Amino acid sequence: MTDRDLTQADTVRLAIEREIFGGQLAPGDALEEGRLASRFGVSRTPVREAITQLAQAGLITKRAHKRAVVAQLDPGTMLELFEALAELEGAAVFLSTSRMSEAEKRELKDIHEAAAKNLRSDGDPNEYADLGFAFHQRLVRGCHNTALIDTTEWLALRVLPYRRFQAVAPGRLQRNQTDHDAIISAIFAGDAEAAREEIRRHTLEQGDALMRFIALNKTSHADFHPNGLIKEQPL
Amino acid sequence: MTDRDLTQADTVRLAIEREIFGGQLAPGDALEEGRLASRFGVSRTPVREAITQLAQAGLITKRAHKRAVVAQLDPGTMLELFEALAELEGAAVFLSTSRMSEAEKRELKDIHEAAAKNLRSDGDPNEYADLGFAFHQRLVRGCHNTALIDTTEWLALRVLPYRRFQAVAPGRLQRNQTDHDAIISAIFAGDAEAAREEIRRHTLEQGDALMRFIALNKTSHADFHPNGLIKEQPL
DNA sequence: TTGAGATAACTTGCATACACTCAACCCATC
DNA sequence: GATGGGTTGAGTGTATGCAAGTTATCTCAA
Repeated sequence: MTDRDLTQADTVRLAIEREIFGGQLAPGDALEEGRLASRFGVSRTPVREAITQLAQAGLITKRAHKRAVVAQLDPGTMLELFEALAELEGAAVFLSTSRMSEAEKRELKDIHEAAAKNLRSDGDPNEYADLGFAFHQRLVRGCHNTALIDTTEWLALRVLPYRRFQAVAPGRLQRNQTDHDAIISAIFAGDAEAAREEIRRHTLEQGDALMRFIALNKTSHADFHPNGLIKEQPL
Repeated sequence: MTDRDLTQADTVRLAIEREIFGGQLAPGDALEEGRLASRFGVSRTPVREAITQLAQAGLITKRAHKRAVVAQLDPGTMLELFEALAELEGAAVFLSTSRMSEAEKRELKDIHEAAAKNLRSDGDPNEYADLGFAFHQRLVRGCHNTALIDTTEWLALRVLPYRRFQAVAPGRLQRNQTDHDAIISAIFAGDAEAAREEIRRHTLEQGDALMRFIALNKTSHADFHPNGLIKEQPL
């Protein structure tokens, strides 16, 4: 919708997005137009516009005459999101298997092997997380269908503020790597149906693991706050 | 986002949506804030808000300092949309097969049989189209995953302004009914994988048929206008 | 002390005014 | 006749003011 020539509304929207994904704004936090306006040094008008866009994107919830609130995901909704994401990634990978170029497959394998190396050498977990993100992204983009890619990545974005916790579960990383192994194998074998099943199961289990982790560590609402959690459970 | 207590922005948005889906506003038509404002008897502010929401939903495209335009789908994008939709519907139906209640299956079958009856008796094609829409909707909603349902229906909405032409292709209706037959059979047999494949193929072919129809009938840009087409090719 | 109703403070929704952008047009220049 | 730079007008982006709705506080009776 906007590329070059960013309007102030766009700037504000991007800033708020970053804060949501970064965890500075936690699910449930209220967004008040006036404060945001003075914080960003603009009037309420572009702030309202940004909020409207974010609400439409599902990142925040808004009802008439009430304050906008960063979207709160109850466990049920979160499970649904992961299930939907699993299906979408499955669909994308199903297509990717036959559509990825040799170069794309090569790149995917490179990422996968870099992640393996990181894991063996006990490298930076944040780097591993980034590699995992890149892996999924290449996988999905391999389907070469912009509509499907956008839809999938949009869903992935919605659970991203929560997804950052998953790596803390013990043994999760190794399991993650094994799953990716299986996906790579299926793709290189040209078995689209197997690739679909592998990534479906993989993403579903990610969701389950995350849910369990949150359930186990949930003592008060504050624990849901990304920053709080990160501090309590450093990688 | 809003339910009771509609704000003016909501009213305007709904009105524009209706005009797009109804064909009064065709892909490519420009939306000028000032005119819309005076047409609806409100100021530009709520109109802008409505346009922002519609742009975020992908129904219209908007770039900074330029007029908003009803989203124009080039053939390539449209094919991609149909392919993505086919995959999403496939995923949803895959889940629906094991999740639909007996009552839901019953309802689905009722709709299907009503459509068959309409077809046999040469009934109102618009009614048949509505039944087809309801059929797909029940099918998708049977998966009981709100995220997946919303995503799928959102995609379906994007191609809806174009989809209305498909029924005009000769023999298309009968083929449609046969496809639905196969889907119903797979679901009642509990064969999720078969149900997925049936609806995937079905929706893909709908897209193909639509593309062919548009390509055949496209002599000038005006033919793209829903109203124009409807007039030229009465059902 | 507690709870319901009134009231004040705050926040959102909308209208209006103005600034800025962009495209088309015009006219001078080559 | 083609080209380029200013000009103008239509249209969008933003600021601000006000009305209406919501939330918090306070008051007073039970």
